[in-house]
Amino acid sequence: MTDSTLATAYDPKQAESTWYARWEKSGYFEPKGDGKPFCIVIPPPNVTGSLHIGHALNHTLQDVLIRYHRMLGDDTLWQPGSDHAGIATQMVVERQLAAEKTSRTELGRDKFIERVWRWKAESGGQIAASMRALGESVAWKRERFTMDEGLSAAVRKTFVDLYKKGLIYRDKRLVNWDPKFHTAISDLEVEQRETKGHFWHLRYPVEGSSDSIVVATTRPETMLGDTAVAVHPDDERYKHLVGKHVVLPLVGRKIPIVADTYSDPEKGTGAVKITPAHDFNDFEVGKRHDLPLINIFDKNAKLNDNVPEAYRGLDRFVARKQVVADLEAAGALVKVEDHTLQVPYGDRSGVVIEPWLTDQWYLDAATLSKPCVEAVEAGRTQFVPKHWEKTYFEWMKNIQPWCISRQIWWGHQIPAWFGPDGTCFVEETEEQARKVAQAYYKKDVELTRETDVLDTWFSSALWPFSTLGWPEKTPELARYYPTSVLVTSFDIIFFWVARMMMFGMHFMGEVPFKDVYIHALVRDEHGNKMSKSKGNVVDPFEVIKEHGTDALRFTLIALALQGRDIRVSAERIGGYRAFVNKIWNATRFALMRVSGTVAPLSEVRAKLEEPDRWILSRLANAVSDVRAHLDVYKFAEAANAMYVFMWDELCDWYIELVKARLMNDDPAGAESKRVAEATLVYVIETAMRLMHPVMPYITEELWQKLPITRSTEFIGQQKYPGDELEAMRSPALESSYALVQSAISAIRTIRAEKNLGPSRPIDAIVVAASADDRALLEQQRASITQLSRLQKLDIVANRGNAPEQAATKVTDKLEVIVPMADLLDYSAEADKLRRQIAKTEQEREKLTTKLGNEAFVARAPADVVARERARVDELAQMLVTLRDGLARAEAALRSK
RNA sequence: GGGCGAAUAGCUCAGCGGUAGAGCGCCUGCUUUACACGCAGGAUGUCGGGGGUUCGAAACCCUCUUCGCCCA
Repeated sequence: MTDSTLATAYDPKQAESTWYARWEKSGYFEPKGDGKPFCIVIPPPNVTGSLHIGHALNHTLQDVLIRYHRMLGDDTLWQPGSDHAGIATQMVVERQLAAEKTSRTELGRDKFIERVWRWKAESGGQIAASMRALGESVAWKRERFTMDEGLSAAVRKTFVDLYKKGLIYRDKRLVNWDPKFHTAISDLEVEQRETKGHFWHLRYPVEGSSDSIVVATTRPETMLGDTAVAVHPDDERYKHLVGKHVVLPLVGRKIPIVADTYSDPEKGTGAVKITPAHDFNDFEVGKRHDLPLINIFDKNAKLNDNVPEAYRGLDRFVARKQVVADLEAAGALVKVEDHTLQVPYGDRSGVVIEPWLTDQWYLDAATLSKPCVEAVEAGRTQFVPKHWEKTYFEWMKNIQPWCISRQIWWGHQIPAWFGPDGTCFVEETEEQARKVAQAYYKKDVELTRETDVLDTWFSSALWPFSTLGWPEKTPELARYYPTSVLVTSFDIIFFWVARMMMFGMHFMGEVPFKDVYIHALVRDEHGNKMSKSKGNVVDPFEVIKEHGTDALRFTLIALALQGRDIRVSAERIGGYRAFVNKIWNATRFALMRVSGTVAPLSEVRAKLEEPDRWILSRLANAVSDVRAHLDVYKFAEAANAMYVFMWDELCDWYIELVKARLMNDDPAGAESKRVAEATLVYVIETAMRLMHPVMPYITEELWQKLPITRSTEFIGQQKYPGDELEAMRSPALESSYALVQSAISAIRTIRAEKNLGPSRPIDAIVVAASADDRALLEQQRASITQLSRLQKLDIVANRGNAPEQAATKVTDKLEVIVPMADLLDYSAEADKLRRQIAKTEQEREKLTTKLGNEAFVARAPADVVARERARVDELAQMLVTLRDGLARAEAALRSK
């Protein structure tokens, strides 16, 4: 069936609006069949967010793998979903409440949670819609959310289990307190920012003497909570003061001078004030010397009643100014130095984090991490690229207890109940807790549930098995766990990869994924991290609007080189959009030229002509390249192989080669035409399948238009091209084509250099010294004549009586002569030849020296030496030809 | 302070032991009836500096310089 109605340019909108809904409705994204299981769980995006270009990359990589494996015949499951993003979500809804002049506390916990669910229902669909726009073939019927009942049950079970094993415990320690959100956050959620500050030198008088000691601090307001001064035990300056006391200015408290190696004699004055309740290092010092902890802040980081009345209720930064002023007035401020320091900020709240003493729930990460280190060492999980395992080991081997409790409402409420005396009962249900409590107290008592919720990452860490139904022993769990590969970017190795490993190893006894593919971060064209504040964000959906989904996907894949950040610019995407259009037009050409039914390749196999066999050989090569690259996550290389095949080989050579056959209406050429049609359609059909994982829309659109018999409804259900092409490889034919191509290029170069327009009829003489080469060229006479647009072609052994007035081009194996009666500038011709002679001589010189080196001949592999020898001969032949040409040019010049 | 990575054409980057590559940009010429989102041709590189290993180094090793990023 002829379809010559295709537009001259590809319109992505049209294809994109049709196919996705049909794919999804057909259910082919869902896992099925008895193929090898291949499973990827999507890193659940944050439900408050929208997908940015980094997600687009991350998701496209996964979709390429999933579509590829589905077409290989694997039983693929790509598990979609999102996480509940405790703090971020609560923040969004609280902001809404504030706009309505109400608040979370006014609403109460239950009403508030209800409100969050309502918000989720309204806006949670945005991510799914974006994923559909990107063409992602996820198993929508299995979509999960970390707050779903099933996943919540998994959270409760893991929590109880870990608690009973002593791997989760309650502890009063310093935490990173976020004074804006009033919750603890984990180390990973704290961002250290380099900040210009000061070193304040404060003089503390030694009790009962005129002596004093000067301490240096970056946070003078915390002196109100000092409980010691520490000096290094070996520091001669202070040895006599150890064991004495100082009187804390402004407060009047008597505090000891202790010797502790934490104090660095080189830093500041060598004496350091110790505030155990407000600094992580000081806390440790305090433990060693049994110092009291004086908490001076409330949950807002305002000073509390443990400080002198004058400072109570002051914000920490106001207090700093006040304390410094008062110390100065009291003569206790010695000096102020400029100092650059690291200040901790909450990554979500953006406020300075305060180390604060609270009761929190901790996970014994050190114990859980051990088998995870071993699993990676044993290669049961492999990082790609491999070097990321260093980062993983670094983190896992120095892991700190993980603070898993959060003082917010949106999240999994910790399943712990307290009795009247504070005894804690951790059970999966209140009922069970009540039972246990009853047995403990021997009577009914009032239980109060822990109000804290769990860190969002706690539930995310269960994702690879909770989404498969755990703790139920589902068939899916048995079939797809461990998952095949996790695709993520390096910034999440600690947050997520490590934690999934810990829970996977602990609860499943096996790693959660066999491979971890770490991809690059997407940056802007100048290499800057994208951020809203910088205004350099590339919105994937703007790109899709302008260039289409396939252009965006292909760009991301083509740039996805292992181990490097990628820079995306509108220009670059535009370039690949041209490629998408090229594919469209190549197919458009085929559809315009083929008539009626097209024979399957198998029917014409015996009648294939050289160009047909050549493109099929190149196709076989492209297919095995793409597959080899995809198998080892070399996405950019796979994309490049597609690009080169489609553009440089299919469009630039093959289509040009068969044009004459396709347009020939002479009955004598009918068979040749039929074979060309069959080959062209076969190649395009195979190429569509080859490229479908990267560019799902255009390949589907075009595949549906091809004059073929379709055995499945969609291209994505077809088999990926593979071994069936191997038999079509023909290295001999490929190398003979290289010679043909070099002849054609040489003639085209002459055309271009001599300003002979592309359509002007010319003759050419091709001189080939080798009889074999001449035979090859003779065989491809039609191709050469056609692609160089020749009137007449002579293939000869030596230049003989070729016209003197001619433009020539000498290549490795050939001399190409285009007779030109009058147009030749002999002076320029001679210059050109001299330059080529010089270059050729230089190369020969280098090779002669190399071959003259006995060590080279003796030690280099024989084939390398043979190759170099052959090359020297070739160069010698070229020089003869070139010098001949030069002599003729010079003679012509003289005779003028 | 510890770790990881990068430096190759104007730009963005491949190549990672055997004659320096791609895309974009640039220059020249083309309404060659699939495509100007195109066709043909062309120019452009002491492969960051220095040392070493090797018959042979852009590639491997050492060192220096400069730039990123992560962790303290």
